[in-house]
Amino acid sequence: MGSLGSTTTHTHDPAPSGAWAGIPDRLRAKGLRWTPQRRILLDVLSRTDGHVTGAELVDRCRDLDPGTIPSTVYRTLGVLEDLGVISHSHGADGREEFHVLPIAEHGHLYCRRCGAQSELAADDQAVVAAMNAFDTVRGFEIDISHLTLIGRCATCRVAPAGA
Amino acid sequence: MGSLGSTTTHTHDPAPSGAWAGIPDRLRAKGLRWTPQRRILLDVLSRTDGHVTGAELVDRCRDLDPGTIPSTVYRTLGVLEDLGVISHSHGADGREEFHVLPIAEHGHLYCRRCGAQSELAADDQAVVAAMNAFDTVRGFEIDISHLTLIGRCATCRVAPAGA
DNA sequence: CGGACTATTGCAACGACTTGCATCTGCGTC
DNA sequence: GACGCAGATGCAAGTCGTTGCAATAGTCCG
Repeated sequence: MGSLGSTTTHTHDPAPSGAWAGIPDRLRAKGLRWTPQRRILLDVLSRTDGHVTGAELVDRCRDLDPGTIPSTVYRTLGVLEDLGVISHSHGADGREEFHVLPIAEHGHLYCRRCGAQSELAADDQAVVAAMNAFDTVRGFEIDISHLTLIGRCATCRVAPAGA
Repeated sequence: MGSLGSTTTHTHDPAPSGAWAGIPDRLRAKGLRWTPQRRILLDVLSRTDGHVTGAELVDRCRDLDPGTIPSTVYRTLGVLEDLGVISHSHGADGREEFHVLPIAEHGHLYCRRCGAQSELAADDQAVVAAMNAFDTVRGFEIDISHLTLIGRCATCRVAPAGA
């Protein structure tokens, strides 16, 4: 998934490309600390490109360090979210889902009948219309990356009704 | 909280007005059963008018029957949701929140800064606009009762920025 | 009314996440 | 290089929910 691993000169890339590099200093600048545990989580996140659940991140960290403790991971995720490095939302089942921010912010759409799932880009026509509506009507700014819509997709709406 | 309690003739209303009355039969019609545990949960639900979390329902059931088991409550809630008697969504923290359907379907708006929380009626202007947008653009029908929007409210948007 | 069929229950273990607390360790400082 | 403060960690206990399974008990049928 990331750029590490097998292909060529396994450069061991602990402070990956771009954005990730400055994080230790950003933490220190806020009086926070750069620890081995955080390095591992960042390492995992840096090679993650879609969404991940908290449990999944814990697992992947354990691959790198079997001694990884869940509470540490979850707490660090909170810190990183404050830093603006990641964001989280809740899936259709209410479980946490994390997003790495270099990736465009987006929401999710779940069909409660067929379970289909799709992403909602920030510039999706419907999303823009919805955001504008809430902005205009109530002055509310919707956080897209935390947006999860449940309902019925086009296909299931034409399908014969029933349970 | 419901219609019972203090005001006038405390009618003790175990099979409350209208909708609730037919549930035992509706269950049986589907080959399901009417059990004491279900009666208790329905009793609790019938006098609930806003939202409740699963844990809260378990607690209230325990008030009526200290022997109430959580898994039974959660399973029954699932059955009732299939029946269309209630619906559930996930709050800002991802926890389950149940709604009694005789009450108008609605969504929720949470401000991530001040924590303010408000309801979104199905005929709210912004909601209607958003639903239309998703319907038109993607043919998707949003389930309002499962809609939870996170973002920043008007007040917090004008407030000085910061953490 | 008695019998059988199967939906439900109760229980226990599990998964995801949170929280309190004592201990430890980054990191700026001297 | 040693010192000390406050942030982090590890651990254990706790909460909310889910799931598998054997035992129980509604319902329908004759």
